[in-house]
Amino acid sequence: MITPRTPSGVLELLPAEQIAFQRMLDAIRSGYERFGFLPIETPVFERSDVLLTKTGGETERQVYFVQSTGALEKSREADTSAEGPALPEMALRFDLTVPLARYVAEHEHQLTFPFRRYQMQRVYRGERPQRGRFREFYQCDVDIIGKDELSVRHDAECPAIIHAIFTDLAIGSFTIQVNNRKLLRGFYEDLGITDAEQQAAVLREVDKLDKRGPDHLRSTLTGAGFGLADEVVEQILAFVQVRSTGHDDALARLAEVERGSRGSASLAEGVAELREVLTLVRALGVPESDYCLNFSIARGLDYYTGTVYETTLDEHPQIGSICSGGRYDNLAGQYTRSRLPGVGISIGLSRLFWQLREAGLLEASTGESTVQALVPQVDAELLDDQLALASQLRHGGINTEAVLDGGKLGKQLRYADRAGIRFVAILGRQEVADGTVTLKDLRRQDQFTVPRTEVVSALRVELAQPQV
RNA sequence: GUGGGUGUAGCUCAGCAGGUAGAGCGCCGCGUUGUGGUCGCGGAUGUCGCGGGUUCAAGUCCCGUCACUCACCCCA
Repeated sequence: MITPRTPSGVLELLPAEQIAFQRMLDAIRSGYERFGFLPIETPVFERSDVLLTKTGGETERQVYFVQSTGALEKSREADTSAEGPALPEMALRFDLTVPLARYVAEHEHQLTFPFRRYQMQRVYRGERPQRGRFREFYQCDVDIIGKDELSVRHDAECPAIIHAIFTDLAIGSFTIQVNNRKLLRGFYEDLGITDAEQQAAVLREVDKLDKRGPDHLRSTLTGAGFGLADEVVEQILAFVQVRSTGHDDALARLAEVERGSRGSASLAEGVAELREVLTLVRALGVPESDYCLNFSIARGLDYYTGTVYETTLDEHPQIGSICSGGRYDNLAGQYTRSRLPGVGISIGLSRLFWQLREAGLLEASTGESTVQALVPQVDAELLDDQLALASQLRHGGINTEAVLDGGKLGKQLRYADRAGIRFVAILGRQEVADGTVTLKDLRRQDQFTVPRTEVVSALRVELAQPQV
C-alpha cells in the first residue's frame, strides 16, 4: 500500500469547504463581469521560451518544467554531444500575466482594444512551501490592455472593482492602498538614490515596513548594505509611513510631496496620476474610508511602472495583501512590436481562502451542502414513489438527493445532518396514503406535512427562511 | 538556495532516570417498531517516519536517512 498523500503546498479541500471556495470564485467572477470584462483561459503549460523570456535567475528557480517522455529521450541523446542540457520544451505558468501578454500578442488582430479580460485559473510556483503559501494556487486576474495608449483613468477602475468584490465577499472592512511607481522613482531620485539597483533594493526593504517595523527599516538602510545617511533615511521613513486618512487628506499629502520635491519630473508625473486616479475612484462611488495613499507599497519590481495597489483587511492586518496589482507601460514587449500598456489586479484566492479559514472567518459559510433536500427511503417498497418525489423536486429546481440504499431512517437523517443537507422530504406509507409529504428542517428542528402537490412551493418558501 | 524545529491511532497531542502504548475529538454499534444533531453505555484502530547502533530490554539514548514544518531569500 502506498500512503495516500497530497504533495505539499497544495490546497485540496473537502466538499463543505470547496463549496465555500466556489462561492468566492463565483462572487469574483460576477464582480468582474459586472464591470464589463470578458473571460479567457490559457493552457496550464506554455512553451518554455515563451514563459522564460526574462530569464531571471529567480524565475527559473521557481518554474516547474514539463517534458514529454519522447522529448526527454531526445534531449538526453542530444545532451551527450551538445553543450549542456537543453531546457525542457514546456513549463507550467507561474502567473496569469505572462500568458496574457502572449495571448494578446498572438491574437492581437482578433481582439478589440481596450481589451478587458478576466481569468481565474491555477498557477504553479516551485517555491519551498510555507505557511499559507502554495506551489499550486488560484489567481483571479482582471486586466485592461490598451493599444498604444491607455489613459490613467483606467487605473481608477481597479479600486472600484476591488471595492465591489470585497464588499460582496463580506469578509470585513478593507482598505485599498494606492501608490505610484513614478512618484517613488522621483522621490528617491530627489534623494540622490538614482542607481536602479540601489533604488530597487531600497524599495524591497521599504515594502517590508509593515512586516518588520520602522526601526528595522532604519537600521537596515543605515547599515552596511546601504550606507545611507541618517538624514536621508529619516526622510525616507517619514515619506513611506504616510497613510492618508480620507480623500482630502490624500490630496493634501500629494501636494506636500510635490512641494518637497527638488524638481523631479517623474515625481510630478506620479503625483498628477495619483491625483486623477483618486478623484475618479471617488467619482466611481468608492467610499473614502475604503482607500488611502501608502507610499511604502512597491509591489513586484519587474514591470509595474505607474499606479500600484494593495488591499488589506482592516481587522486582520496580519493576513497581508489580499489583492494587488498595478499599471505596466508595455505588457508584451517580448512578443510584439505593438505597444500594449495595461493595468490590472489579481486576487490570490487560494491564499486568501486559507488565511480566512485560519482566522476563523469561514465557519459561517462552510458546512452547507449544495444539496438542498434529501429524500430518504422510508420503506423499500415505496421506491417508485420516493423517486417520483425526487424528480418532482428536481423539476422544481431544488437540488435533491434520493437515498437509494435505504436503511434505518435515523441513519439517513444522520447522513443528511452530517452532509450539511438542511431539508428532508419524507414519504412513508402514511404520506402516500394521505397524498402528502413531511418536510423536516434539520437546522430549525422543525417538521410539518404538506400536500404532495404543493411540496415544491412549500420547500421554496422554507429555503428562503434563515437557518436559525 | 540558507538556517532552525518536529516526526506516536483518521485528527490534536500525552508518554521519556530506557521495561514490549494512552487521552480528547472523530468513527462504528446499542438505547426495539418511521426522526438526526444533545445524552448514556459499549467497541474498533497504531510496522511509535525509515535504517542501523548501544542495551537483558529502545517510542524513550546515539548515528544516518527520509518526510513534514517554520523562518530567510524571492514573490512577475
